[in-house]
Amino acid sequence: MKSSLVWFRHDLRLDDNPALLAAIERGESMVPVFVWSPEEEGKWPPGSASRWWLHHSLTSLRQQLRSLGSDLVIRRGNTLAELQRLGEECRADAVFWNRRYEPAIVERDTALKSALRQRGWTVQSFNGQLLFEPTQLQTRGGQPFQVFTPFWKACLAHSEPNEPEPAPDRLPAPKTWPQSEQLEALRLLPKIDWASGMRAAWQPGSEGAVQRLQSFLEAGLETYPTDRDRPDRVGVSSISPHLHFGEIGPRRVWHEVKRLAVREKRATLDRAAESYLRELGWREFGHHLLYHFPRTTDAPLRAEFAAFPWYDRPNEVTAWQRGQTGYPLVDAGMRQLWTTGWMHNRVRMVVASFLVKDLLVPWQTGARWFWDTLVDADLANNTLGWQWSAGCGADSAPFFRIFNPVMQGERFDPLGEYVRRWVPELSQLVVPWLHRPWTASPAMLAEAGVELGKTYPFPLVDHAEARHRALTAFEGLKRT
DNA sequence: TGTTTTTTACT
DNA sequence: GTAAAAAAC
Repeated sequence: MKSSLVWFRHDLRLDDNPALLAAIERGESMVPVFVWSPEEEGKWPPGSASRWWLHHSLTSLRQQLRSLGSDLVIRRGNTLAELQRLGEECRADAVFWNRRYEPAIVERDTALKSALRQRGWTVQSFNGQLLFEPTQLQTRGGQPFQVFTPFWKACLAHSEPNEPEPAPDRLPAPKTWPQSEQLEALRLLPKIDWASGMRAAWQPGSEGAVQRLQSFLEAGLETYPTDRDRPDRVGVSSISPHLHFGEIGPRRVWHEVKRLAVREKRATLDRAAESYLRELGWREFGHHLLYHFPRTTDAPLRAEFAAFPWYDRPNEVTAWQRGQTGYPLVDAGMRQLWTTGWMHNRVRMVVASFLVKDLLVPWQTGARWFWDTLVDADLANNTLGWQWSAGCGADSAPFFRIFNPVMQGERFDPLGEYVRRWVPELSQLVVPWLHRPWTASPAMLAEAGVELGKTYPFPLVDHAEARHRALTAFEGLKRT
């Protein structure tokens, strides 16, 4: 009896999984496999936080497969070689997978597909990660969209993505299982245990994903349009890492949100659903852009920015990474990132603006740090976000749009609860001085136990001066 | 999903 | 003199 392989990648779930269903429908035994091959991911192999997540997500997937009478075979090394070897070992001549859209992965998968087909394999890939394929949507001129609003209108005008298929209730296992690596042998977990904050914050795996979405739909969706900007509240769904690893698919999110809105028939909920799905649209936009403009992971989409006078400022970058810039909201965000592997999106925009515009550090430096530290590090979203912040990407914030970290703190963390949580050395200060401690009187600082330059740094730069410096640099770019 | 400065409207 | 709106960056 011939067997089929299901090659799991960024689709670590059993529901809404077209590759898995295709393998089952082939009517023969099926072998689920995961291949650890970071060297095939070009300049962007998974970072430290992603590896931590992946370890636990694979544990969860393996457990779910076992509960349905199957298992997960883990291999490492060259993917083509491993799949072929596995094919010989379990007499498989077919492999199914769900597509990824990162440049190095597309290139690898394309080569792999033709190599296996040449050897007589049945090879088929599916869309499990997006609402629409990047080739499905284009402007009237036949070009990829580069502006979000018309892109999203085109998505909404398109026929809806299919309802997701439920997970199968049993999986046809092979008579004998091929050899598998121990998950521990992949060494995805950190050598020194820095992950306690992550364990406390997350439950990797599709069960955690579904729980997060359910509790958001029950308790958070209605207030999403305003609370999504409040890092001091639980105003967002926090499903980004689950979406990245495909523990839940965007089609399921889309349909569950719509179903709830239709069932409840309330205008506020309709608006909230629209607002939330729009963010799913940004994720979609990022993936489509990366597919069409693969070099943007490292180079600005707008070519004139190649001449921008960035500076590498190692000491200032280190201060930024450690949450020691002297701007409380920036530092709170960077410490939340370091501790939990995640940062609220409003704060991501603020810290990115600070690095790129106040410090004039190249956006790629920030993108690298996020790549290593975020549990939701996603090449498409990370690239879009950093190019947006730097003003050099598609539909970007204009370069002169510079966030004022104090004002952002006062507006979006009005009571200072977010800053107090992540920058405890300032916790005795009251707003508005909490957001700008250098303007507090010596008596007030002493009262709060704050000694600037000792217990908390002076501002790394003066924001007003830094803003002018950035605008001047941008003027120079416009003239050339 | 920006901030700052200038202009305008109104008291 | 103040605040809202508009313009500029």
